[in-house]
Amino acid sequence: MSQRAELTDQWRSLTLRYNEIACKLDRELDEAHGVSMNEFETLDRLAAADRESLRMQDLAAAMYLSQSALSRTVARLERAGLVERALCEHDRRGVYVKITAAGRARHGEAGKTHFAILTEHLGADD
Amino acid sequence: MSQRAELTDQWRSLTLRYNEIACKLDRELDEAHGVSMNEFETLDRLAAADRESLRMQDLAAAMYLSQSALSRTVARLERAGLVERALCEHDRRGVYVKITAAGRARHGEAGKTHFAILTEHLGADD
DNA sequence: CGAAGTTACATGCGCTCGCATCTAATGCAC
DNA sequence: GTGCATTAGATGCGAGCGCATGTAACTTCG
Repeated sequence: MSQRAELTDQWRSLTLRYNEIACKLDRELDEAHGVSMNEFETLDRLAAADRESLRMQDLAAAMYLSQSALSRTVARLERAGLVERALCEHDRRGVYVKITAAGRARHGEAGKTHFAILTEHLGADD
Repeated sequence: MSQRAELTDQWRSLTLRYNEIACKLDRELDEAHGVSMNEFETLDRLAAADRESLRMQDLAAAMYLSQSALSRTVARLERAGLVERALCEHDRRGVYVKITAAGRARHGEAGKTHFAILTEHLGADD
């Protein structure tokens, strides 16, 4: 098989693999817990950071999400009462994002679904 | 490391990897050749199938793209003169999609960019 | 044949995304 | 201090996506 056909196969395989998992995560997290995949990922990072209250930009950089998309994701989470924004004292342009009790609870529940899907799809191979 | 943290790492790594390549493909294919990643992928499959003229549904199934998204992708390609739709004789609900000469030319050019990006990102590892 | 169900594709709708831009706060030069 | 460049985040905009639905062509069953 040519070098080129091999690369194309590799890429299509990666695409299929990613999309299958991402699509399932997005659908099931939303159906069962009312959060999108990106929203869950945001909660997940906030829950892990806990008291080190993250800045918007730290979240965006870690998540391969554009700054504007993250801004809106946080806005949705805030509207749902799952996170809070707080002004940064030192630099009043900055915004700290903090997970709420409700957010932690939701994250805990959704985390089970998340883990189950990853186990199912990443367990055997790779 | 816990089973769970390991899976999460694996998933984030897969996500990052996919997004980096997909984003670069999308951007560079558009900038240099005026086609999106999905449009190129469609052309690529049509060019390979050549005279076996594919049905919409065959394309959609192979590409992990919803039926509606594919319908619009083909519509854009048709508007750009890169593919043609033809009614299927046996089943007049069906639509055959065929690449045009212009489409083949565009595919050839864009294919170089595509191959270069895949080589760069999938060459060493994996 | 004719009505009801199914299938293939198109399309209205609402959503999220990235890009470009806006606003406000900060930093830096002089 | 005053002015200009930079930075953090919000937001208007246009684009593509998936879901639900619409339309037209088949199919099945009486």
